[in-house]
Amino acid sequence: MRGFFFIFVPVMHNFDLITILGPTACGKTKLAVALADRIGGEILSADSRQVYRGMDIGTGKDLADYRVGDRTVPYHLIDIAEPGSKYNVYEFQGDFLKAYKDVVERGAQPIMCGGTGLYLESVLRGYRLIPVPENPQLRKSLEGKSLAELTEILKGYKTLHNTTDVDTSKRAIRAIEIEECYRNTPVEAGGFPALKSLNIGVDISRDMRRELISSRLEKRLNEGMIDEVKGLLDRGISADDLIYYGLEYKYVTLYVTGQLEYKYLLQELEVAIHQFAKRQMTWFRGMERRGIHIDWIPFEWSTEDKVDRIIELMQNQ
RNA sequence: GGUGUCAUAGCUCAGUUGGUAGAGCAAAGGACUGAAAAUCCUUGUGUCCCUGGUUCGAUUCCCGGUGGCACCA
Repeated sequence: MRGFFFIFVPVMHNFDLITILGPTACGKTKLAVALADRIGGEILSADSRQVYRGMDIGTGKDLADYRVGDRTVPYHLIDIAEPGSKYNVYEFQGDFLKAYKDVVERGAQPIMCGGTGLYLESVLRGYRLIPVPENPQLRKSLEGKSLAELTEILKGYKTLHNTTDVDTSKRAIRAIEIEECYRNTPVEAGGFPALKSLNIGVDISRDMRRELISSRLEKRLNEGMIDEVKGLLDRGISADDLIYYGLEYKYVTLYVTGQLEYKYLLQELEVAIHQFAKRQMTWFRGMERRGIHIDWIPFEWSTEDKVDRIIELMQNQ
């Protein structure tokens, strides 16, 4: 493997990171792998569902895609959590930084690739996420309070954008614990390094995106997605957890547990994935508004042309 | 062929005692800092099938067409 290093084209640039993003089914992974292969890179995945082991078909892991000839492009942050567990941005940021440092130490080019807007942005804008240990005193003072009361308390700390923070008392208490910790932690603490990143987006039209999503879904169903979900359920992962994971896992679980007829499975799941892709695009536009520059490359271009363009952009700045 | 019935948003349908219309879903836009493939917010969308008649005014009533469905032959 070492013998292949001489074929890498040295690209002089001053970016700490190359980021490849785009909505689901736009071919991010393929592009990232081709780029990594060309410039000696390693891939840092930013995908909130591919972190889970055993969730392969539904998350589109396609680990075979990391193969180029007889070489495998190294990838990180995939298969690092147990299915059923609750991986989150905080853990992601920590895991990302650790993997990032390793890649740099190895003298390779870090390439972040993924479609989870929150995770991408936590790196690109360096969210300040601090470790929050349990606060027994606070927990004691919140003991016995109703969910409504806890919700009111949390509202005193921040505006609530979603209801999942206060799904259960347990979650509400944890959220308050986190906010309380921020309040008592000096601003300087817990920073994330500012990384200069070249951000590449794959620009795919709505119609094309829909077409690819639909054909890919059919393929996944034929490739054993239903068995994958059955297997996860057999391993004791709760249906509720799988439903919370969304999309493929949600709808296939509903089908397998008899809550959804097969004829509606494809129909409803397809709609849900289209809606998800739309939400991803909303996030990316929001990122641009928040000051993150993205160079969009047409989906229609060949992978080689896309890689050429990225290298050109790397050298131009 | 006869009789009845239906025809309204991209889809499924509601409604207008005659004053040109809504709901759900879909779609589009947005929010998002510890489960984010989650969660939540906002917004439209129309020759009311086509002729003609009655009427100040018809998507609504009447005649006739066209198409779907049901029953009878």
